[in-house]
Amino acid sequence: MPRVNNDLGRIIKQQRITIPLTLQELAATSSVSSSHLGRIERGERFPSAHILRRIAKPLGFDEDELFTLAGFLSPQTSGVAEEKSATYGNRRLDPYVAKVLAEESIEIQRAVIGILNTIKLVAKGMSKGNE
Amino acid sequence: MPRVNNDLGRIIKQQRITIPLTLQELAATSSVSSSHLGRIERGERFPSAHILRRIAKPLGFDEDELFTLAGFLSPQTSGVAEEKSATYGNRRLDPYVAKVLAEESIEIQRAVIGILNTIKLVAKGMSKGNE
DNA sequence: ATTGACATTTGCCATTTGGCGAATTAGAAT
DNA sequence: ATTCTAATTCGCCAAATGGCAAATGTCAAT
Repeated sequence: MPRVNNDLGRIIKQQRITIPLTLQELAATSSVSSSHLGRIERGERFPSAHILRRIAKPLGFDEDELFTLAGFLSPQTSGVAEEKSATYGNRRLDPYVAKVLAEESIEIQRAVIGILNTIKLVAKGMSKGNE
Repeated sequence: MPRVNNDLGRIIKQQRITIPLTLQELAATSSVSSSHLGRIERGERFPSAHILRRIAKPLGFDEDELFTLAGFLSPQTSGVAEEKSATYGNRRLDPYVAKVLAEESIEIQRAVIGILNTIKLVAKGMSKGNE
């Protein structure tokens, strides 16, 4: 049995105990077998993202909260869920561009992206030839 | 060869091509083997959270963004481009399209629209000649 | 102490993940 | 077409995941 330093398991168990729930009850509400849950709590198994997602709400965690605790998300990323209006990453999508594109079907929209990619590919080839 | 509906793989590949990167280059910067990355892209494997996390930044995704796309987080939890694009007129702007385009400068975005208009003009002329 | 009812842990196994190296395919440059 | 090179896919394998059922542990109430 991997003797790794196990924070996640202790946190999960702590939360389960304080609710309080038994492993079987948590298993019932989360659709994860109690044996697997037990092994996760004592650090013998590491939960996949699917499993984490299933047990988050029954334990009263926000999804991103558990993911952060599991080390899947870095702390700063989560808990924001705000502003987000038109910014993707740092850049913005020009409102006029958005409006015009939105009038096309999804297929056309995707095709446009395809064309853009092709152009960039060609451009790359040209710059490669220059070096 | 699971014939599952594979959005994630296509999105990842699309993003990789757009950057552009080869599988091997992405493998180098993400520390995930190229063969595994390839299988993920064509839906033969499903990436674990660890893998997803490793490839997020090299691909220019926010961590929670990729997790949401993978179905590990529900859309509302994270700050991803999701139906935040709402409706322009009656139609919607595909979130993925919006995201890709937003990574380009405003000039490029406008140029893309220009190309689209040109194509539509050409198409119109062709159909006119047929009638 | 013994029984009974639950809760937890363990043994075992099927399935999946992910890496390495070989084979195949795709692109360039003759 | 041919050859050379880089990129992708395939075959195989070790390790990990997660479920089921049996074993073990815990704790009341006899």
